Amino acid sequence: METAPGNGAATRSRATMLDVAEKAGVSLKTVSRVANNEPGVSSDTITRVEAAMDELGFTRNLSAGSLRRGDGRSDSIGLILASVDNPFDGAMHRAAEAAAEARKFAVIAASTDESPDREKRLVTALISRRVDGLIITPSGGDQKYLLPEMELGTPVVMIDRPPVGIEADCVLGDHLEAARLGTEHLISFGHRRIAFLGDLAHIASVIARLEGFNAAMKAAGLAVDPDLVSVDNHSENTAFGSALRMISSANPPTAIFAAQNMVTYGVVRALYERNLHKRIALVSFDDFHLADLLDPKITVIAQDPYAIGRAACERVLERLDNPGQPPKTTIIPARLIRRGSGELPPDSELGGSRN
Amino acid sequence: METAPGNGAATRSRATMLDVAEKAGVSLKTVSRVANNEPGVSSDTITRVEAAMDELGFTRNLSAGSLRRGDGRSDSIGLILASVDNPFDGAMHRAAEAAAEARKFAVIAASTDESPDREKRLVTALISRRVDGLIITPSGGDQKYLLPEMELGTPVVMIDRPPVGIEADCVLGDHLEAARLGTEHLISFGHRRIAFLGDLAHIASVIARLEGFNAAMKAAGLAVDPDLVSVDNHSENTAFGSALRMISSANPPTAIFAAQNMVTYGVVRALYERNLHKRIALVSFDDFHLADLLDPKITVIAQDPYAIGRAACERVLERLDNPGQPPKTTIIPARLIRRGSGELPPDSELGGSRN
DNA sequence: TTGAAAGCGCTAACAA
DNA sequence: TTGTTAGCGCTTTCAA
Repeated sequence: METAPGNGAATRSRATMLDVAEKAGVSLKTVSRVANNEPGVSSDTITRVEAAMDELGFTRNLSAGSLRRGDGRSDSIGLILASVDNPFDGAMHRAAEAAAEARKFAVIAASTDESPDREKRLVTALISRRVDGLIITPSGGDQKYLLPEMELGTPVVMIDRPPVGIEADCVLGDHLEAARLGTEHLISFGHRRIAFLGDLAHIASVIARLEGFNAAMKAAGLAVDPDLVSVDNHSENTAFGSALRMISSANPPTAIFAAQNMVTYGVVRALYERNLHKRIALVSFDDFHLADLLDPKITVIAQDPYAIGRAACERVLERLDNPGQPPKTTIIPARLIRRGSGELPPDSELGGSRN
Repeated sequence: METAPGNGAATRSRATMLDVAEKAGVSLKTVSRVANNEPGVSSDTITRVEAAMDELGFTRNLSAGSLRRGDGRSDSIGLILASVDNPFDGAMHRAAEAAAEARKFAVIAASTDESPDREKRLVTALISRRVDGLIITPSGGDQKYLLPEMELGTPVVMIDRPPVGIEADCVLGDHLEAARLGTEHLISFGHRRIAFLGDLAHIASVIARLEGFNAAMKAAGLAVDPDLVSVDNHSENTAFGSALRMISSANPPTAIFAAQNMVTYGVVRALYERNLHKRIALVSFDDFHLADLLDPKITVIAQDPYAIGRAACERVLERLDNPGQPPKTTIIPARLIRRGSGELPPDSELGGSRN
C-alpha cells in the first residue's frame, strides 16, 4: 500500500507541453501535434514524445486549448434536469451520457428542483464554463433569457417539456395525448368520478397532462369535480396527503390518474393505507420499478426516458456539426401498459352509499 | 414568440471583458475587478461597468481565469459513479451537488458501469478538464493510477468502497458489518439454508458483503452451500435468473440475502414468479421505493446515500481549503429496518420434503 | 517534418 | 481608485 506523500498538498507541479518538449528534445508545437494526432510527425518523434509524456505523467489541459482555438469548444454538454435523484431524470442522464461519450463529450448535469430561478442560474454557471451545448428541462417561467446565448450559436435542446416564449429544438413525450389516453382508458371501464393528481402547476408538462385529462373527460360528457383535481404535489408525501384526503372524503373518486412518478408513489401509499388499492382504479404516468409486483399490478402510461435523453444529446451534436438548422421537435411516443390497476371497475360501495 | 435568428449558427460573437471595458470607458482590469467583486472600485464605476455587461450580454469565461490564476481552479468536482441511473447513485449525486452548490462548484458526474477501464478513462477525462477534486466509486482493480494526481494536490475521496493499493479519504457504509447484521437477523429466525446473491465479484463492497455473510454463517456454525452463493449478478435480469434457479432447485434456501438494490429487484421478481414470496424470507441490502408496499413488506439494511454523498463532497472542499491532511475514513452507518420479509420463519415444506 | 511567434480571455503583479 | 504589462497552457499561423 503506497501513500501519496502529503495527500492533498502539492508536492510536484503539473507537467505542461513545454516540459514534455524539453524532455523529448523537441519543440512545444511538436508535442501539441502528437497530443492531437496531427499528421506530419515522424514515428520516431512520436515515440520519443509519448515516452516523455508517460514519464512526466502529462495530462493536457483541455481548457487551455479550448481558449486558444477559435471555436472555444470545451467538449462538454450541460444537462439541466429537475433532479438527478429522480429515476426518470437519471435514465435521461444515462442515455445522454452514453450518446455524448461516443464523441468524447462530458456531461455536466444539474438539478433545478423545478425552480425557474435556479434554472437561470444553472444556465449561467454552465455558460461560464463554456459548455458546447445545453439540454434543458424547462421548469416554468419562460426561456427568453436563452436567446442571447442561442444567437451566439450554442445549441439548445429542450427535453420533456417545450420552452415558453422562444422556439428551440425539443424532444418530448406527448403529454397531452398520453394523459388523454390514460383517462380514456379509465372512462372505458365505466368510471365517471376520476381524480387527477399532478406535480407543480407551473410545469408545462403538468399543464399539458391536465389538459389531456380534461379533454378526455369533456369528450365523454363527464364533469370534472374540482375537489378531485390536485396539483402542486411535488413530493411523495404531498401526493400522499392529497390522495388520502380525496379517498377519505364523503364522495371519493372511483379512479385516479396519477400524473407523475413521485405522485404515483404517494397515491399508491394512500390507497394501501386505506385498503382501497383493490377498489379504486389507478393509472400512473411514467413506469417505475416493481410496478408489476404490487397488488394489483399498476397500469401505466410508459414514456421512454432513455430514448428522450439519447435523442436530445444527438440533436445537440448534430447542431454542432451542422449549425443553422431550423428548430425541430421530436416526439417520443408513450404507450399504455395494462397491468390490472387501471382495469378495475367502478366500486359502487365507495364513500358509503353513493356511486 | 421570438426566434433566435439562425438558431445554432452564430450571428454575433461573445463579448469579452475588453468589449465591456471599451463600452464602459474603463480598462480591462477594472472590468475584471467588478466581475470578481474586488474592493477598491468606485460605486459609480461599478454601475457603469455592470450596465455595459448587461447591454453586451457578457458572461465571463471561467476557464480563461482559471488558466491565468496560479491555482488553476476550475470550480468543478468530478463524481465517478457506477451509474447515474442507479437510484442509490442518484441520491449520492444529488447530495454532492447540494453540498457543492453552496460553494459555487459544478459537479461533473460520469458512469463506470463497474468497469475499471472506464474508471481510468473517466478520471483522465476529468483531469483534462482540471476538476478541483474527485469523488470516485472504485469499481475494481486498483487505484494506484491516481497517485500522480494526488501528489499534484488534487483531493480524491472514495465513496461506497475503499480504494485498493493506495490510501485516500473514504466515505463508506460498513458493508461487512451490515451484511453480518442482515444475515444474523435471518439466522435468528431459525434459518439454516440461507442464499447470498450479489453484484459483480470484483467490486470491493460486494466482497465485503459476502465476507459479512460468511462470517455470520460461520459464527452460527452453519455451512455455506456453494450452490446458494451467486455473484456477478449485474442486472435485475441476471439476478432474477440466479434466484429462480436456486428457489426451483431440489434443495432451495429458506431465506435469501440480496446484497444490492438491483439484485433485490430480480430476487423479488423470482419469488413472486414461483409464488414463494411469502414462504422464503428475504433481507435486502439498500432500501428502495415501495419496499413497504410489497407483500410481505421487504426488510432491508438501509444505507444513507445522501449522507455519503454529502460527506464526500464536504471532504473534498475541506481538503481544498486545508491541504495536506492525512487520509480520513468516514463510516456512515446502515440500519436494519424490519418490515416482514426478513422475519418469515423457515418453511419446512420447501423443495418437496426436506428442510 | 519541424519550429518560432503571436494570442485566446483572463488575472497577478506592479505602477500611477 | 485605476491602469499597464506580462503570461497561464495551449493552438494557430506562418516560416524553415
